Amino acid sequence: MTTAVCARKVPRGERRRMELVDIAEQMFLERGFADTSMQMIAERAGASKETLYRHFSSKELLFVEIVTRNALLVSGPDAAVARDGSPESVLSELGIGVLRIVLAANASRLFRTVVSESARTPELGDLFYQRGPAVVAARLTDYLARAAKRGELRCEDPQTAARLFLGAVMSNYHVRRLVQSDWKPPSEKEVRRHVEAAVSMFLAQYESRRPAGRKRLACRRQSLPAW
Amino acid sequence: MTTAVCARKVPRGERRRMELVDIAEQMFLERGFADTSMQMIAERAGASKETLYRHFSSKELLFVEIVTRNALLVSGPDAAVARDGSPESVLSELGIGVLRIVLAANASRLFRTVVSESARTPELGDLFYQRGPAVVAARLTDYLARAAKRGELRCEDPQTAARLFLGAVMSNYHVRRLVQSDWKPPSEKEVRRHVEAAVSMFLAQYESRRPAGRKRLACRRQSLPAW
DNA sequence: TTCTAAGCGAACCGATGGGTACGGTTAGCC
DNA sequence: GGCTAACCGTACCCATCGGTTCGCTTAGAA
Repeated sequence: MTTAVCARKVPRGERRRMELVDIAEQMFLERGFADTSMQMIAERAGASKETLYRHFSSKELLFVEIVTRNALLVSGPDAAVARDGSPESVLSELGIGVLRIVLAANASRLFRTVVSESARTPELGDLFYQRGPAVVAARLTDYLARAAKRGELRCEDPQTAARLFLGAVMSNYHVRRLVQSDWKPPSEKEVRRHVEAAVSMFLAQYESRRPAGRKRLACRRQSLPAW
Repeated sequence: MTTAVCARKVPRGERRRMELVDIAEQMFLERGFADTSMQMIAERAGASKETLYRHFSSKELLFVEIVTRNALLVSGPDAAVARDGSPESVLSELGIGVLRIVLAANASRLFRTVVSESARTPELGDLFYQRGPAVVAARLTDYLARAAKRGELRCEDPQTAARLFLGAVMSNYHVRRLVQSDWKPPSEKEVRRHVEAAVSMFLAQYESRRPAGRKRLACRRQSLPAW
């Protein structure tokens, strides 16, 4: 079976460690940090607490490892930015990607748990922010600066612009997801509609209409029949 | 002393109860819910746990009372909206007010604590959202609708518009405050500058240029001379 | 002054959970 | 086959905490 194949390369200890961290991640995301005991993790993994403690010196360290591993998830949808396409396409693609993640059950659970624990463990919150949201903001800022240099946008302060856009995209969805655990997140359709509105507002301010006046028109026109 | 004066009207039990809830609030905001034990609250109040439990049937109920009392704080800065001034003045006043609260130490601590506990007590998060953020959003939505009716703004979907604006105003400040406990919040100057940028972006999209002006075109035109 | 509700302190209960210790068991390498 | 390190199960230690009980004291109204 696969175990045999894996065993070829990965030593026993390493393998067990990975299994454990997987199980722990699953449970932390499911039930939060405080409500998941080491005993429960060990049980579900078919392990003993001692094994758990041999691999992770404390519950906190275990959680830190999981956060580190997952924070990047938030910075996932940056393919659009990397491609350096037109502002409209880049922004809507990025916006939809970000919003999707913010609304995803797992991500919001992780975020909630990080918030809970960052009071007790400040480095944790910092780590999360630096590896997650900050990365997205930085990449968007870079893109906006490049687009401005190319003359596609007119913005003197790309950092502020990026913050405005990301804020508008997340709007109160983020908060609701965080606080109202039984809130029914918007449909994919609504998400697209919201992001479109955000993009439209952003471009109304920052797009340089120089290159060709019709660009806007096209964009507008296109959104019209859609809804 | 004041005690004598107070005693005149407020019966002993009621007085003690208020003292207790004040102390508890202070401690919950300082150290969070989980890290504050009933014993500690009683001690700092110079009370016994029994007295505490005579007034509040459980720790959770005590916290709920405190959240209820504080959530309205978030909806405080709506005087601007009530006055029905020009969009620009209303938006910037509201924006600054909201952002100030979001950045305030106490409010962000409360929010963090609510997030932590809302996993265990869903009604709590709901309560907070309904009495806090939702109120602000609703009031702004109403204002935008009125302004649109007056012809000052052109927006067909005031709810989305309100969300976009509030999101842009809070941007990532909210999240950072929540997660990076040692983050140094921006200066008053930066706050004003950010809100100004948000207002400008919002108006670029939603301000009605001229009565005759057709939708998008007019709006685009307007942003040109601005920068 | 007297009577009662409110309050105090301290001990107590039951449960939970992080972390450790130990004796027996398995996997994997030589 | 034999050796070692990782592993399992269980029991255990210790601390905390929510919540209760009880005997005694105090405040304040009649």
